[in-house]
Amino acid sequence: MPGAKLDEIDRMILAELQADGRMTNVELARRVGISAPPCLRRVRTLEEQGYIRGYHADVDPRELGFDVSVFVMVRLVSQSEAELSAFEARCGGWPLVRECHMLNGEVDFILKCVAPDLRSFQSFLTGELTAAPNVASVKTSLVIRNAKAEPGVPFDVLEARLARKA
Amino acid sequence: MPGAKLDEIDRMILAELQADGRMTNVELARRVGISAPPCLRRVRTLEEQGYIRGYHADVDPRELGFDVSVFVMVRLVSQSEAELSAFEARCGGWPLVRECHMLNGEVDFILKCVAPDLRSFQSFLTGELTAAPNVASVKTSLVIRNAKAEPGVPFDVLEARLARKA
DNA sequence: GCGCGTTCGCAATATTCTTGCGCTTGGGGC
DNA sequence: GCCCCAAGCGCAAGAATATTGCGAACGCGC
Repeated sequence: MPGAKLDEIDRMILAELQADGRMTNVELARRVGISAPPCLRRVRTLEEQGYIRGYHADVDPRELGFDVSVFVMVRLVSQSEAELSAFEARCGGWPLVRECHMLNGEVDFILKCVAPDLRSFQSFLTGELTAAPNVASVKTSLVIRNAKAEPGVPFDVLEARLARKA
Repeated sequence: MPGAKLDEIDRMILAELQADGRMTNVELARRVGISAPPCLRRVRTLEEQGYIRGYHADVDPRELGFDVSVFVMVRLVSQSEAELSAFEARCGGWPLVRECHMLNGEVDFILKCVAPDLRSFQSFLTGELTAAPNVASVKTSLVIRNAKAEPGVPFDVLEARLARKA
């Protein structure tokens, strides 16, 4: 199913909606060079086929008082599937954990966390994360600044043709 | 300016728009319990004041043929501001690099990358990244799977009151 | 050469967005 | 305690947008 067939217009639509997810359909149609109705139909199709997973407002964590971002490298004691899932589930319940990726190599998980300040992060760290069962070791790195953030710099859909599909 | 005053309704708006950025204003107003016009005015204010940085379609990289995600830890030779900026600028020019965060500690940068397959990632790695000036060492970790992704699991705006502001 | 399916654009209707306006509510100052 | 002011709400109307149905053009295979 994935990577069926996207023409140039579909790719432009994805790029535009990635840059501005609230763009009006009329404006979108104008930019990709077709009229509104077929444009809307294409968008619906892209949504149904899973190319577009959803739309989200990009809320600034700092404005809400989340001033620190931290990457956390976690090693577990056991890497059995049950334990891996258990850890993921635990992450799902921690509001400070915004992303949770399972990795290969020596580190089992990398987490991206946010917190109002260092103190509350450290309290989370010692009170929750390192205290959780099966956690062997934890290494943290404060984010000083970020040059490229996810939503602001959408990955280049127009280059996606380079990614050949079966 | 940050963290001025958000009431309960503002927080609900942020939470709803984070979950579904294309929600109609009428629907949004219904959910937060006010009528459409004041709801739209609140949204506009939140945008102007920077609480909402933008809206973005969440495009599935896999559907587009980007099957591998990789975290890359980068150390530089020199950490002078000029060199740091130069590296950030270089990252900005690499389409495979979707995020670039400067860290404290031994590692200078962590990058989140996507690629169509391992081969093209490794070609990027050896041909571009490690070949770039001032790059001392590079360590990569493949993402096996992710339990919590950024847009799917918005951080909990309703808990944001815990983040006290000046 | 001729259907056949796909996708387009046009037109019409339904829904939403957007602005102006009057009203209620809550909080000082006197 | 009373008045006044500011902030925020809802209502209503006009403008813009979304959405559906339909006929026409294009490309493809037979």
